[in-house]
Amino acid sequence: MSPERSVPDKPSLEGLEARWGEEWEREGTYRFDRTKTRDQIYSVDTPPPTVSGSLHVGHVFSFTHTDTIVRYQRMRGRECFYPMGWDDNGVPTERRVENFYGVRCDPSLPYDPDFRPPAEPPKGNRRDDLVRCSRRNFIDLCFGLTAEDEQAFEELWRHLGLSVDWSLTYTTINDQSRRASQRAFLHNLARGEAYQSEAPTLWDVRFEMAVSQAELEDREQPGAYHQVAFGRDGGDPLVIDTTRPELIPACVALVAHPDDERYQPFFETQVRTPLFGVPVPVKAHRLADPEKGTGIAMICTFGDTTDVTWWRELDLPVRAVVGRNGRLLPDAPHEFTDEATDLYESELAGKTLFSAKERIVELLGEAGALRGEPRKITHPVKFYEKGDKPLEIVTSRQWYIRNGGREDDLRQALIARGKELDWHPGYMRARYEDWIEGLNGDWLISRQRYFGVPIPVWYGVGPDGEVDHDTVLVPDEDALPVDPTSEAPPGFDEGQRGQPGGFVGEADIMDTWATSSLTPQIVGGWVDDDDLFQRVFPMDLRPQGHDIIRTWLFSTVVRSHFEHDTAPWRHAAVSGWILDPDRKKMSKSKGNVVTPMAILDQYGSDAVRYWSANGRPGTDTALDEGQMKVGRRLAIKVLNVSKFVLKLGDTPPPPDARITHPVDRAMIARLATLVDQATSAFEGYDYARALERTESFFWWFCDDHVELVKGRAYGNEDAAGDAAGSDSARAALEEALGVLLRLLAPILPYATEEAWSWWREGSIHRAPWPDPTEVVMDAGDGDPLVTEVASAVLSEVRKAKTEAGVSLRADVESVVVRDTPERLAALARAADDVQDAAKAASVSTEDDDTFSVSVVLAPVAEG
RNA sequence: GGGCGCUUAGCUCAGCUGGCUAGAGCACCUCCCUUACAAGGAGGGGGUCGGGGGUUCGAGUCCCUCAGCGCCCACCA
Repeated sequence: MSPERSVPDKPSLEGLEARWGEEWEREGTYRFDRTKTRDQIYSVDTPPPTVSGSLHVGHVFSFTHTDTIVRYQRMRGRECFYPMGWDDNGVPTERRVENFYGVRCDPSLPYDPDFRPPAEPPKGNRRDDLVRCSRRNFIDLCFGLTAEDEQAFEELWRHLGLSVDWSLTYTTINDQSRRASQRAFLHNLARGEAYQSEAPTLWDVRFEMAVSQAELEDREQPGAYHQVAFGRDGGDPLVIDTTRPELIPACVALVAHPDDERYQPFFETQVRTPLFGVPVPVKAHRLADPEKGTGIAMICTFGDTTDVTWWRELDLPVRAVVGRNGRLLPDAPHEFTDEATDLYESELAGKTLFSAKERIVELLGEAGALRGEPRKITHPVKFYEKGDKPLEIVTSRQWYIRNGGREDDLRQALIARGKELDWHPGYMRARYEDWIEGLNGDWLISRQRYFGVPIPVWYGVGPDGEVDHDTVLVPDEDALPVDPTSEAPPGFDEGQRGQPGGFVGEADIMDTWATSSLTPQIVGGWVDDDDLFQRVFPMDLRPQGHDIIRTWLFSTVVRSHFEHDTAPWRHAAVSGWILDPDRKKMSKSKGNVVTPMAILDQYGSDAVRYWSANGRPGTDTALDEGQMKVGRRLAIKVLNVSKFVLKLGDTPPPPDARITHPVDRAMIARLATLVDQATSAFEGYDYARALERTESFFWWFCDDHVELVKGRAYGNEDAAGDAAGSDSARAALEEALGVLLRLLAPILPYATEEAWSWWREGSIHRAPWPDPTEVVMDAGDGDPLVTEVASAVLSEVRKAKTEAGVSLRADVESVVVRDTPERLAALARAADDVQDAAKAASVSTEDDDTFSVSVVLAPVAEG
């Protein structure tokens, strides 16, 4: 303890963020000490926010939760490995660059060292208006823009007071990430966990790329049922119901349920598709629902995932008409007659699916194949979560990583990994298990995009000049990261690219989750710093939102299971969402997004953190500026009560001052209980409960305890204010203040650090967390009943004064307390303090079963 | 259709393993410039703890059931 005290006359929250932010940086308060051993370290697999715009209040909310946990662990003496990452890799960045600069990547263009994006992005959102540039130019723009964004993000996080070690920052596109990502992929490939396959896949026609199951979302879309007749030689037509008449040229069969008596006579007979006259069989399959539409459906290649199942299980041919750009293919399927081909190519080829549908409905009408009017409906349609056009299904060669979607053994093993984690809150594990149970395929990781980690393989080119995808060429691990589109594989040179007997590079990049599923490895030094990796992995904590359990959390477990045969962390803390005050999910399109810097400036970081920490783990929470006001009031109170306690008397209480007075000892006993509760709450990752307990004690401490002992602490003559009584009061106040500041430090890092700095050496954030046994040793045998009854009496006196409309300072002639003998005995031990705090001339007691207090105010002196 | 969560004061929410007249903050009303704090402080009104049933000496708290809300997943001809 420093004898020097500098307590300001008028404490203020203004400017604390800037001042302490600089001080913490200068002192390296949050710098990770890598000489510590694994058991001394607490490591965090921080979620890297997507750098494609701005952080929102939801980020502030959840990152604050993690920060409170980390700060607690640090005060418990753990060395915290708390890095920050930026997820700049992937589609969101590409789309932001396209919009920001008005450019798009055209991989066929050569690199132009003098390329400049247009001064003004083109108006509107037509992709054809975007200026085309080479892949390398495009990637340069991605790097440039993300670097700017990342700087702004860091400023916000520093202002919020995240206790991150900023020297540990990574990005998901940097060399370290690309090396880790490619290395892990190569290991997966070598062990047979990664494989390529040519198959129908979900396809986004806007981005022209494949997407995985984890990236899907349903959106309600308008549509219409059309009843369409399929002609039958020598009989009545069969009528199907479809929402996608534009796929009739892709029809390969009709299907009904095997038990459906209406259609049983037609199974394995042929019908003809309307307009095109292609003969297709009628099939039976259990997935056909007799209740839907007319009970018989057309199977197209491919309208939806059920089509894919039918196509596979019924062994049907492919008759594709949808191109990768979302337009109908220029050429009609081979099986079409000349007449059908003419019709297709003159009326439909090249049309978007939307206009093809309009035209084909007209044609069906003219041909008399349409029964009745289309019936409008709205129905859920699958979208890529970041896309704006419905997904189509096209056949393509893609890379996959096994994830249990096809193998029960692996599925069970991954569920078991989930059970190794402590989930906060516990019920979040169900979402993880549900997701795994519902997987219907392996993880599709290849993306036909540019700004991401390349899939690090090449393929051999045969003597005939044909690419042989079965001949997979891989790089040496120490050559990573590689770009197969600009570097040659081992044993080849660039001149052999695309040549017979040479090679071609894989042009696809990996799904962004294929890289971010390796964040523990990336930041932990897996590729080039094994010493660090051994100290931090498996990590202690993965904090994240519940919306990405199926993506980020799950994929990280998959990679760690394969690579390290372990769960990647011990704890998973799952945060809720921020809702706007109407309890709608916040979103930019609704215009209800509040910018974080504005509220941090308005209320102060501690206040916003207070609001965040009030959100229970995993619970969706409404944005509530009222709570920020409360937080601000709490932070100001922390400063004021600290000032009061530290400025009592001209000199600090003597170091050997004993806490002797029953009121002080009672307070300390309650404090010990509080420390116990706050500690076990934090141990259970329940920062909100820790805060609630501490806050509640804190206000009682300020409102009741301080008022009770104030007179004695001042050394007032009429308050039995001998030196020992005063020393006891002041020593207890200082002890409690020191404990309370530390209990609040994880939530309110600025106000507590400020107050701590007035009388203590070093940062509060490196000070030891209060130890309940230590507090008990000081005065833990105090009787809480003493202060409980005293508080109750004081409260009654205040009530009497308030109701009489007089000042709380007003003199009281007499106070009569009626209560049980036990409670009156406790009160007697606090009599001097109660009398002084009440400004009462006398306090007397009477035995009674129920507690009551009579207050007689002194006559008000005139003047 | 399956899973999970929620339903406590006008609003936002605490009430952990069942235990004294159900709490906090905001909002509302009243009073008080008191030497820590007026961008304060002290008090007050306001709740059949979603409905019903059960276990128990005792249920907001445990069990069953119904209803509503939300999220996740499946289906989506």
